[in-house]
Amino acid sequence: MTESRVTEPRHPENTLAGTGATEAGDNPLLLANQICFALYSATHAMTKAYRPLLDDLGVTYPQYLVLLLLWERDGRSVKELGEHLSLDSGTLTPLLKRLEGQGLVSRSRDRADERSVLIHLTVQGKALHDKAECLPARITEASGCSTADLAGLRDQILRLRNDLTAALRKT
Amino acid sequence: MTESRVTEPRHPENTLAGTGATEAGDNPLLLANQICFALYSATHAMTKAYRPLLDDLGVTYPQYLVLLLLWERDGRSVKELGEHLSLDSGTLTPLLKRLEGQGLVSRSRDRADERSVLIHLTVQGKALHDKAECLPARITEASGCSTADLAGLRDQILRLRNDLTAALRKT
DNA sequence: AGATAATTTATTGCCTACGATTTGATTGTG
DNA sequence: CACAATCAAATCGTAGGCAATAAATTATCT
Repeated sequence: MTESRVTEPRHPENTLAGTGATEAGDNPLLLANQICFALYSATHAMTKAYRPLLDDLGVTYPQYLVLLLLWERDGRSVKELGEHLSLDSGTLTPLLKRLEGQGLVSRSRDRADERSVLIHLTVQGKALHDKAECLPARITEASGCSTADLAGLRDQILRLRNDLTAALRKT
Repeated sequence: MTESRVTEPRHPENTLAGTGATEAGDNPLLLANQICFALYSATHAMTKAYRPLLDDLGVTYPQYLVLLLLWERDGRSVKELGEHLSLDSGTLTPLLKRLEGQGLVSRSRDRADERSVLIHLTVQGKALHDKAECLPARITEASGCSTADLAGLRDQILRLRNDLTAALRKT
């Protein structure tokens, strides 16, 4: 690597710097101007930040989200997990089977309603809770933001999500 | 639908309402408290909002992002597209082949550097730009927010992404 | 009660996403 | 010139994600 300095930015920053508010700042079709892309790429960055931490736990990011719910309250149905995560059974069923294969959860029919499948943490699944406790702090640290700032941003993002979901329901 | 009223909330809102700032508001492992989940679910809601609009164009969401980049500047390499979208060739190659199969782009080796594959819009690919022009406005409308609010939120999210990416680079 | 309609649940098939490896082209060095 | 190192795409295996479909339960009607 002799002169890889001025070649090209490794990762185009998509900041609004440059151009001094020419036409570019107004063009709604510009990738950098779209909030959908901001969410899309921030989610990817977040997933990447979590990956090495989750590798230690031996689970993927969506699997971690399921475990978070079960640590809050055990013995939920597939349906209920799907409502909280906005995922349907087509996504959850294979995911839960993998968690079952790792010995972290058990899947069993609800005897009161044979249509439902109930998910319970195993002893190992419960034990993983302790190892996961530090993750949010690690991510907050990596973000370089205060917890208050992150909480504010989180609430704005959730509000946007709720508005979008509500608008979709009306359609 | 006789008495399906008080059964259960259709979509748990993950707002911070309830509990009146008991222990729950502080527990960093609570799903609702995690900004990663806010991003994750907002991205999904956004994708869902775009889907019917993109169905009219006949493309998926990531395909749309690629087209946005090409509409800004045509004839980019796979590598360059991947840098902007944080995607590698393993994702882009099949995606671009599908776009090629739909007659929206062409793929050809760069004659100056045969390692690179250049992606060019076809006539139809360029024509699609006009039909896509209205999409961002439709989404803004659905979000119920002002463009200024959305721009502010977008910049905060991009800042978070940049901080996370920078932190990852150091590791 | 028995038959049919409506709702809900879980499973299939296709696309996106990523890590790891492979192949071919280019650049750097002795 | 030859060799090694580097780089870009493509390929393969695994996993997440969603639309459409199939299976099962519940509700309704005669």
